[in-house]
Amino acid sequence: MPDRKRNPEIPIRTAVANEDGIDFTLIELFFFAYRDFTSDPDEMLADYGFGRAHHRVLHFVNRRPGLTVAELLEVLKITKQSLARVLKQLIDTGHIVQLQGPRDRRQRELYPTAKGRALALALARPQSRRIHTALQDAGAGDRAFVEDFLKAMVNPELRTQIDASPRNQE
Amino acid sequence: MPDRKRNPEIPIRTAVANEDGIDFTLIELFFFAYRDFTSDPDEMLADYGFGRAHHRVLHFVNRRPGLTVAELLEVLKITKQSLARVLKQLIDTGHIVQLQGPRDRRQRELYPTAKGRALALALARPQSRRIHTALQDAGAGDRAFVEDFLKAMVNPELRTQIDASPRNQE
DNA sequence: AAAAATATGTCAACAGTGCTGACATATTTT
DNA sequence: AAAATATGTCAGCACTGTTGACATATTTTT
Repeated sequence: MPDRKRNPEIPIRTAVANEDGIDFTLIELFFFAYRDFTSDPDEMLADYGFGRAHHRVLHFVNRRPGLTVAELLEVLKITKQSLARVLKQLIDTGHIVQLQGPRDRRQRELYPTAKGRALALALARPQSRRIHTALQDAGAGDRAFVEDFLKAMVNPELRTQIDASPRNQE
Repeated sequence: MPDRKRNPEIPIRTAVANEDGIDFTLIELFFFAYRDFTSDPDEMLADYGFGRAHHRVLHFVNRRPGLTVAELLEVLKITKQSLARVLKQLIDTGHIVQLQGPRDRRQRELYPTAKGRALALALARPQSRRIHTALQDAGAGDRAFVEDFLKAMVNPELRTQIDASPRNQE
């Protein structure tokens, strides 16, 4: 065994590549892919003084108009204090409006305005284009498989939420 | 047209679903999938007082042992000031060691220690398991297509970097 | 009707990770 | 000898997440 007193830190010079059958290639690709996937809207958001968090809120309010604050927190898995900052900005800038819940007046239903809808579409456009191009560039295989794969990557208990969004069926 | 004086913010009540042929379903799934994909290591890292940034550094140092600080910055696309904080912690905790570059003594080659290798493997394990399970659960389609798709999602000019990592060929 | 629970909002402090700008040191290149 | 390069470091800032505490309005329970 190595002399830890003299060589407390022995450098490992071999690259990790398949130990224990771990798929480092896909792990790494997922990181690169997601980073570039978010880079397009990130740049656009900077012009508005918004960040990625604003994008997420805007996205889900457009996908599920009328969802309550509590529902939005549940989908995003963040705290209300985190949401408050970005939601306030989106309301102040006229991208989102709040309506008092019809049944329960404590609730605040969130809706996009025309401005908010337009921004959501503008942000999604380059992302959708990237996905579409990638599907074409990738070899044999179809969009349905990617959808199934990504859905299977999500924690089972959250897959119900996914189905709460309107389908993209054609 | 609406009276903007009285109704400055008209809520849109229809969900966005396919406007302009935008694939909101995959956009949304990519968000959920990546969030859950990173959640397993995130929890483990908390025990070490580390964050996601530490994971990335550890991953690439294990994938490309001996890479220099400049190369690491290039792969991660962050500034040296951002890297400095997390790299210092990984070195101080004995997960990574620096060796003076053999040709250029200004350079610092980064290597994982046995401890660093072990942690990298431990962090990758649940991620790889999730990918593997998802591939099985997803319908007809194979791993190669997912790899091709993810690679095609990455900015073209960065695909060279990807090939710098050892392949996962079996 | 009063009490408890719920939905939301807000204030304050803090952590992690990114940024820019400025400057220092060692080493290599010109 | 001078300039360029690789790395390190200090300081301050932004964004987005956290916890804890407390306030208000409304609904539900007792």
